[in-house]
Amino acid sequence: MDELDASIVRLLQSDARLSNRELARRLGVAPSTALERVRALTRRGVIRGYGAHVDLKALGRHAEALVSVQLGRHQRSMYETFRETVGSWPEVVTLFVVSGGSDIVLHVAVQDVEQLHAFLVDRLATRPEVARFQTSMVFGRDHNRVLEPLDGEGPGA
Amino acid sequence: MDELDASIVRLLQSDARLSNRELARRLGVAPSTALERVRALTRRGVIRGYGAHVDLKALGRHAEALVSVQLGRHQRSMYETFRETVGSWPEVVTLFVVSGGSDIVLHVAVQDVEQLHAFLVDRLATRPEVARFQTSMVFGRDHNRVLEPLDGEGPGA
DNA sequence: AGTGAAAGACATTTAAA
DNA sequence: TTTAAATGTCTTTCACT
Repeated sequence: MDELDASIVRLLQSDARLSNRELARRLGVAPSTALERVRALTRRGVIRGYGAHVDLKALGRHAEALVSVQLGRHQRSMYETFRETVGSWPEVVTLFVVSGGSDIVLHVAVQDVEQLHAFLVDRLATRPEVARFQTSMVFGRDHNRVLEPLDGEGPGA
Repeated sequence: MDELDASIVRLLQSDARLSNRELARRLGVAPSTALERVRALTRRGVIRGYGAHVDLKALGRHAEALVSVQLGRHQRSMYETFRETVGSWPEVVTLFVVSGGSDIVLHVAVQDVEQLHAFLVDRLATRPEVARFQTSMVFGRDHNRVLEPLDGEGPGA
């Protein structure tokens, strides 16, 4: 992960559709070099994929919430089932596995407040693993879509 | 937002680097049609950009947390300053503006637990707007990177 | 709104340093 | 690892439906 790799990762985070030619031009290297670097980063799992960022409201999702969930005392396998099931529900944008006051935090985005209530009552509350949950409405959200590498001890690492 | 648009949005969320030709082939339309649809979706703000998904650990970020922040009684302008400043700190992946027990929830990702503590004590706690905060370690995370449109009343909307 | 053909731009491979 | 050249594919425009 040298400076060239760091630049590639930065540029592709901010625009995944950059042509390889343009990427190479901005890096000051040959296109084939850029191509090989991108492939290596992908092979090493640094770059995990490319996605379009879509406006949630344009998808008809006008209500967002963070839901802190406490699970009951169950076996690990039940936690994993919960995570896999709930994490792939279409209403769930992100599922966080956390410690502290809660076990799971869900970021959900649905059509409106009514649908949010329906989600909480009909879908979440009926899961046998759920003991309690607490909901915070989300009124705004800022994503840092370009994340820089953080080094342990200076730029030499 | 007809079914063709919905398919485009789905396909580009799952792979932003799909060639326009391949996109058109999967949609069953001509490349020029696919191109115009994608441009219209971009113009209308449905597609907001394209990004590479990068492994946080590959960026040297091995510790993640959700930090619930309560702000003091300040003017709106100070809240906005806080949001803009903190939301663009490199440690912050996402900033949520919420209601309920807290005013702000931060998803932060840093090198290790030591750096997390330093972030909380040296950077967050020293902000004048911050009254209290509470930290939950994040041990796992599942993103739903392909979000479908949710319709109010059936597929006809 | 959708299409097909044409021109130019591009990705990708290869051989070599 | 990086490069330049070459091939085949792709994006994009435009006249037409």
